[in-house]
Amino acid sequence: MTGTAFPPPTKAQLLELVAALGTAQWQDFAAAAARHGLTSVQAKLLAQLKGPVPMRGLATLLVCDASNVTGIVDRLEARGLVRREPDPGDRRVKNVVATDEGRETIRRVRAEMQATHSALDTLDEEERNTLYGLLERLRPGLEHRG
Amino acid sequence: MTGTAFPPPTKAQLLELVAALGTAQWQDFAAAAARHGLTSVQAKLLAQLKGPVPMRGLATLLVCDASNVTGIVDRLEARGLVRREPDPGDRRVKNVVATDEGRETIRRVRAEMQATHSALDTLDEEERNTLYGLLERLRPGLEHRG
DNA sequence: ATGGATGCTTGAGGCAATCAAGCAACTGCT
DNA sequence: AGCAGTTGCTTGATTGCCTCAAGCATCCAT
Repeated sequence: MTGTAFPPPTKAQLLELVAALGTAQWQDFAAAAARHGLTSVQAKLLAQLKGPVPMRGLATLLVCDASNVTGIVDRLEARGLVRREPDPGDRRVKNVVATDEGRETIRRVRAEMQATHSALDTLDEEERNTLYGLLERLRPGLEHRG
Repeated sequence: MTGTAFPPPTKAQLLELVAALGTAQWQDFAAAAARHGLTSVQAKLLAQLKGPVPMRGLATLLVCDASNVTGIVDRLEARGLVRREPDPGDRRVKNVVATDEGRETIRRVRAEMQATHSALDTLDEEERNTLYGLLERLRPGLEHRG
């Protein structure tokens, strides 16, 4: 019922489609971030801050060197979107937390991803559930790997 | 039958999942490219070269400034993966074509995206068809937008 | 043939990313 | 306690990416 059956797509075609949608969605995100004066990397870092996260944790989440995070957080902090707090349990650690303005900014960026939102709106409830289920199955293989 | 039905995922969750898989797949691609001494942007440009493409066309495909393409092609050309050819019909235009080595390199990069391949292998034929159909539906909304 | 587009490159400047090095602070061992 | 090794963060140097403004060559339309 979930509307396929026509051409049997090759694995290569599926891969290409996944790649195309991935970059399209990324560009939608980057454009929304840019409207708020953020680079896509800055926005992505901001998106990770549901609570306090140490610098090292951010480097792990963003899959990059810790020294890289220093600069990104520097620029976000200079704009008042983020704050560095000392960790009570370990004086080496600096925890990064989003300020109110930071939270509000990233909220807006997410809301303004119009292309992505309207694309998802073309699917009905059942289709979205199906898609979610399939993508859930793909996750463990793709996440944290070399 | 396509294995869902458990929790009704919110649209936000679906969006987050799409984003997570998109970046995971991108990092898989970047890692494979790095093993061949290419940056992800260089590999992405190389992946567009099924035939001769003018510099301007590459800028459009990569959604970036034309002056940016100059540098990327410079570096690829210095490695012999790409060649600039004069366009017979318009002397302003330079068409970029992949060399044999360039084609072979990008072929290998694609083949070495192990995480992505093995993730897709967890789906059976029918599930892949379903996924392909759903992603196909998402494409028009996401592709080339503001 | 002149004026306006179009295609590409150059130069300046900022962000992103990595590596090597360094300092501070924590941890474990004896 | 003390010392060694590890971990967390920053700095500096270098490279690539990216944009903008400017410039030159070529094409096209009048």
